[in-house]
Amino acid sequence: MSTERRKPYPFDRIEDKWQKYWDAHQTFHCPNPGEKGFDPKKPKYYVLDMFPYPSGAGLHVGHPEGYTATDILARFKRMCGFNVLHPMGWDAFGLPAEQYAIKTGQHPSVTTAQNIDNFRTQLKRIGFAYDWQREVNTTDPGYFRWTQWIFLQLYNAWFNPASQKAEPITTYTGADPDAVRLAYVAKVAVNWCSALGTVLANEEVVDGRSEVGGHTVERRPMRQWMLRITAFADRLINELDGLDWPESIKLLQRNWIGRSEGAEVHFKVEGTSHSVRVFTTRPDTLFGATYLVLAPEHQLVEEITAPSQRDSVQSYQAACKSKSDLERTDLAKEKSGVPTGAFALNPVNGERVPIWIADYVLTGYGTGAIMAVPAHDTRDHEFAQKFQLPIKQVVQPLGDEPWQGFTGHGTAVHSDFLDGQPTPEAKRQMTDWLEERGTGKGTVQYKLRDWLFSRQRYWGEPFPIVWENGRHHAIHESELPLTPPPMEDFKPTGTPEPPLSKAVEWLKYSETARRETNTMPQWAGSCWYYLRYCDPDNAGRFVSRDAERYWMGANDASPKPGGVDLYVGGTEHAVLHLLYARFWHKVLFDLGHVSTPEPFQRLVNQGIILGEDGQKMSKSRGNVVNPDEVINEFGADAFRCYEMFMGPLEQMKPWNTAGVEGVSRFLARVWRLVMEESQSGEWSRSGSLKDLPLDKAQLKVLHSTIKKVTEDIESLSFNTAISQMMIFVNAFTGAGEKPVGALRTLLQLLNPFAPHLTEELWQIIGTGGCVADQIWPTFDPDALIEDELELIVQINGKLRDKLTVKRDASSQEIESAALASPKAQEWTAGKTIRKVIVVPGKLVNIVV
RNA sequence: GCCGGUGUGGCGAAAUGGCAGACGCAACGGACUUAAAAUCCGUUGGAGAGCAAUCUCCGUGUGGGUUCGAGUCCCACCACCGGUACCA
Repeated sequence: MSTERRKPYPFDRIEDKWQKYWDAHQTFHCPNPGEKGFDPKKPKYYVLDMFPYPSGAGLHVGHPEGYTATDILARFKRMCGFNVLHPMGWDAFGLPAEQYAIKTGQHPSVTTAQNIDNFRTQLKRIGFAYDWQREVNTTDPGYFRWTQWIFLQLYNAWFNPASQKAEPITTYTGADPDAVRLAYVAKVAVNWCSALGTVLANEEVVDGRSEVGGHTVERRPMRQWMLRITAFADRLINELDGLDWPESIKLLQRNWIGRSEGAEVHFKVEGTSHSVRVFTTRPDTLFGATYLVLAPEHQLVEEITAPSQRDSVQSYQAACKSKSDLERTDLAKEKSGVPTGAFALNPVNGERVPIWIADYVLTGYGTGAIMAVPAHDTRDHEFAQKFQLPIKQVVQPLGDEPWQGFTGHGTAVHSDFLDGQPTPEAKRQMTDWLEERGTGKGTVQYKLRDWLFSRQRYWGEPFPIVWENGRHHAIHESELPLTPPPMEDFKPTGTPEPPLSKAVEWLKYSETARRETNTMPQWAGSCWYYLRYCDPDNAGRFVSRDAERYWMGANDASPKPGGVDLYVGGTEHAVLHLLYARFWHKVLFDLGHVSTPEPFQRLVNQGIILGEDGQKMSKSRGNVVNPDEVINEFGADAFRCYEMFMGPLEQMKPWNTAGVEGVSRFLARVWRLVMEESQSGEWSRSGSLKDLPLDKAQLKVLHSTIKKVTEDIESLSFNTAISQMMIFVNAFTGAGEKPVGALRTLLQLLNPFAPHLTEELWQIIGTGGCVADQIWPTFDPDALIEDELELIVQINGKLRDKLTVKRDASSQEIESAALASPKAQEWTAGKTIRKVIVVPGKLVNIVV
């Protein structure tokens, strides 16, 4: 005997049935231009999900939130007559698979394949209308050969500052092309994680620990592959303007790139031929510079340190070096530093200022040296107070704030030729003054660093690079894909030597050349997958020109950059993935390989789903909701609808199982509008369905539902679209005889949300074919107009009465009717009516 | 610290400057049933008045402002969440 509770409608049977049907008929396959079945008359719509990393844990309820939103839009656009590209794939290279492999001894390709199968099965159970013929997998040699090919494009290109574009390296006329390539090798201080046996990008380090696993990370100089993303910093900022992205995400990217305008100022070191270059955003405060600070790692420290200070400088340097990044941030509050004993000369007034070293100056930003203006910089102020360095006012605040520690804009004072100038003007004048004398110049600095692109891992794309006589060169395109060697032992070596260095045979490219042993980071494959979906099986090009132009092109004659029409995913990719992908896309665009300057026209972030306790879902809290269990109990349609009904897509919101039940009840009511159950529990077409004309009230409900659902899907307000359909169902549930025509329309409107249920019911009461293939209904504005309107009557803005008037009543008629209403009489008795405001169709406000 | 977001019933939430709380959950009452589940029909922001239908007052984080009218616009503040952090 089954303890399973009775299902409100037989979703288990029908969902499986329609999933098989869609698979067998390839209902959602959309051919490319030129292919059989392609309809060139239709406009295109490219709706994209952030593809998942197929982890061993399987899908969680966060994934299907965004996926359901895009699925509804894809199905809707399809019914509206678009050619819809709606694909799914796997971002399958990466650290977790490799670590799992090391733990279990199973090859990562095996576990990856298993995880992908599991994810695919789970996604299919939710009934997504993906074109599965376009599935991509970043670990497939047919895919990553093109990831490697794109790397070669980067390697063989440089950024021409004159054209502000990437160009083939052959247009570079300088002596050393290796110095300007977009992919280059550099010895840089990197985040080395010995526990993971790899270096990490800055973005992968959180609070001095690895984002994956939380292991400690130390800075080490190592030879690494870098991508010159900084060359594109300005374009990556400026070209955000044309994108339909949330402003908050644009801001996040702008802040990450961190552009600041300022000036470089040269300070001569007294008694030497050296000079210290500093970067400042406030050249107007140069007269207030009372000391200089170099980063402890600064190259000049060694040469300028006075003999008397040598010991203290060296021990301070050593102390800094041993501090991990974690400690450095922890100790951020307390300033520390030591004087070098050297002095510099302020170029603007010849004043002698001491040179210090301190770890609050970072080696990686600007010039690694600053001029300290303690009066008008919080950090310098703190430092100067601690070490009793002079504090000299040079800016007068406009208000009555104290000048000490004032960092805002004001008027220059005690600054000779700048006196009386407002800050922006003073900046300009000082920069000009410096440039005229050759002791400085206006410059721009960015927080963005070049992208550290190599990893010491096995489970990633090998570089298409070989080393010969200490120099690197690219292998030929025809040698791609370069597959990783089959290895039994792919454990980290425990040293910075990558695991591939153990593949002796594979390493040997020729008698004199050895292969590069680093691999690419996980970001590589996800930087261009949206392009591969356009033409996933192309063996001759990463994407055909025609397919790229069609799917990625701008819609009609709009001035927008074009690209993917809608991209939905989590905020966690706001900077990294979205910045990297834009960078690659711009390189491909400059080199003529793609037709648009930006990859993603419209971006929407789904909010995260919290556990039932309102806390972030996590295994340790035990509040994780498993989609499979929800689907087993309530069905995929209820799961989809609930995820959309919870609240606005972009908002963070807690899961509530009782809410799923409510949505499930709604779907069951739809089912019972069409079906009735016999004594023996068999479902059949309801006898109360009739071919009836609708009465006025029903017409109004029907057409306002069409209107609202259509508009709400366009604006991604799925929660209110579902509410409206509930109102429809509530209105028709009471009817004794049910008009079948109106129910057909409901099935069409509901289809993108609950595709299985609606297909099944369409088979019973529809007009043939699939609902998914029907044309989206349009509403009749006349059906929404009532003969009589109910207006509200306000006295001084407070609701006092209601009034029913003819639709075409004039303002005068409405006004006199309102004044005559008993309530208005009562409230205005004995008072002078000062004003009457009539808003036609809405209200009358009487002011007394 | 800085940047961003959010504050509305018991809960998830709705509301082009115009009836605050649609829709759903939960709760309560009723119908059906031997009973329960399911289903269907109702009630449900708070306080007060009335036998009653109904009426009055209060109410969208706090305090001001604009307006005939503010959850919505403006100013100041508070709380929570997220991001970021010595970026000169």
